[in-house]
Amino acid sequence: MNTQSFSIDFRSGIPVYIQIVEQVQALIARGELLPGDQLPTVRQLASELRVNFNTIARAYRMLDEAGLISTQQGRGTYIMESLNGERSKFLKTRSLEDQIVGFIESLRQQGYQPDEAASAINKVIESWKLGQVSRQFE
Amino acid sequence: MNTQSFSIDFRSGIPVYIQIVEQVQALIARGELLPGDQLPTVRQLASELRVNFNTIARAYRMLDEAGLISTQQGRGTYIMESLNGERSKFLKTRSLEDQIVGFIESLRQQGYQPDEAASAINKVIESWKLGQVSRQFE
Amino acid sequence: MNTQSFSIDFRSGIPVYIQIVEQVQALIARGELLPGDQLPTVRQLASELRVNFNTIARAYRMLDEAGLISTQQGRGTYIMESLNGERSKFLKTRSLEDQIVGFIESLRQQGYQPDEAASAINKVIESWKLGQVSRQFE
Amino acid sequence: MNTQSFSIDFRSGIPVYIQIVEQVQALIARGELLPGDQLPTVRQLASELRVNFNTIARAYRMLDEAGLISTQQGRGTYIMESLNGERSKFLKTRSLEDQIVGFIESLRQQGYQPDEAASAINKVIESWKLGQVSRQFE
DNA sequence: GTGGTCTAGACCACG
DNA sequence: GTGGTCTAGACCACG
Repeated sequence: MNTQSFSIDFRSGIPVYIQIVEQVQALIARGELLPGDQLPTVRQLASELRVNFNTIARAYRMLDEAGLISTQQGRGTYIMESLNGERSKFLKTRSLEDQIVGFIESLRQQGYQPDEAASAINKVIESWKLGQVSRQFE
Repeated sequence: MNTQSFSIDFRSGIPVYIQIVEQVQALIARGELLPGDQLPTVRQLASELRVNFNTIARAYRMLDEAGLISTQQGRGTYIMESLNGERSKFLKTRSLEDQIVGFIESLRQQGYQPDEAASAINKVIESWKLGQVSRQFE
Repeated sequence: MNTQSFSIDFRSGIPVYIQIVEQVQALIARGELLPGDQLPTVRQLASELRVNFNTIARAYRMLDEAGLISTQQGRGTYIMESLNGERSKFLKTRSLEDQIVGFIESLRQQGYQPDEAASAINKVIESWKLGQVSRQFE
Repeated sequence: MNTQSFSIDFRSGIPVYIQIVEQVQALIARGELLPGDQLPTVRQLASELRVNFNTIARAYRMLDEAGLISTQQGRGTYIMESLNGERSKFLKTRSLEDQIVGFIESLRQQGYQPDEAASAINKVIESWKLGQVSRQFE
């Protein structure tokens, strides 16, 4: 994998470790990181991004806890082998549900009503199916 | 206006002042706060919500800077009389649709498929209609 | 809560942050920490235990992610209010299942057979029901 | 002995050398390795398991120090002829029962109830019998 | 006042 | 060589 795939925006206000987590997720989602691939070592990526190694370690730990990568003390860090397997399906579904509950809860908090939310969400998902959500961002 | 219209979730991770800003926006958007209506005073709302005085002050300052409310030294705080053009643009910036597009985009980025997302979201919205999303958190 | 409730064994080889996580869990399980109770602040506990504040922060973050405590930026850290509610039941069940899958997997790894494991486990659970597991440790 | 008797889980978080020590112990305990049997050489096992040479050497050293195996310079490594008294005590130290008592105690400490634990454990053991625990991880 | 992020660097465990 | 833990301390966000 090309280390150039990572880029940190130090002015964004988004914590560096979150930016790294999200970029690894995106690389996996887009198939640029495949099961079994080794990630750059904590210290190597830290030095390339001009960031402290603890910051990278924290990002890798989060990805490990999320079941996306496998950290092997003394050997390195690898993309999970079985990202198609039962277990990873389970983890992905769990994570999806957690995110949705959090998001819906925040809409409820802001005073939106279930029906207006539902219809707005369905519209956006329709665009997604047609490939139009991504277009805005790529 | 009824102070009961506000509810703070201290566990959500969303800063309290942001929650207040968003709720005022939502109340205005839904016509529950009308131009000329007076908001509760900073101290009154702080004590009702059991929140630090500075937190409410910060929320009101943001709403004032955004032109949604008008703070009149010694008289109180009122919803702006003219909520067209500029202001409504701002209101829409943090609108329901924007939040949904951002959320869906992040699901897409993580590699979820429209159909699994849609069905999981619909399940959560069903619970919401039945009053169960909130129950989990209260 | 009494800060004396915590004690760290620096020679045990068990990471300090894990020791703290486990002690908070135990205090909650034994009812010495009740929903709504405030934990000592990160810096306060750090200075009492002669430990770096980052170490405490890491322990608290883990407890927060596990849904046992609620960290409120700028306000402090509290035992979750609704440790009887739906959500916490859900979290506890999830955590139980995760721990069991991990433990059973390790038995399988070591070459034990399902039946010998099952019968040995059932024996220990019987003692537990009779209050005898705890006796060894208290 | 068949080298296939060993299987390493690099994702388990359990150090590889501990996994090997435990598997040799289990094989002896179950009579699949008998006194006098020769173990694979360090280099042979290392290459089969795709593990660092030093890792196997460390595991064998621990087993040797525990008196379970006998390393004979230039001749190979053999299961100890006399596995009574002292040695079997060691074997039992990390025995099935000990691990189970430790695990159940930790569940009790966390406040789980015997019945919920028992039923969750039985579910997982059922999957194990059907070969599904392992599947999730392979 | 309280928690969060990040750094620079020491020392350790595992391979 | 590779990751983990911990420290001491700077600076920031929120209340």
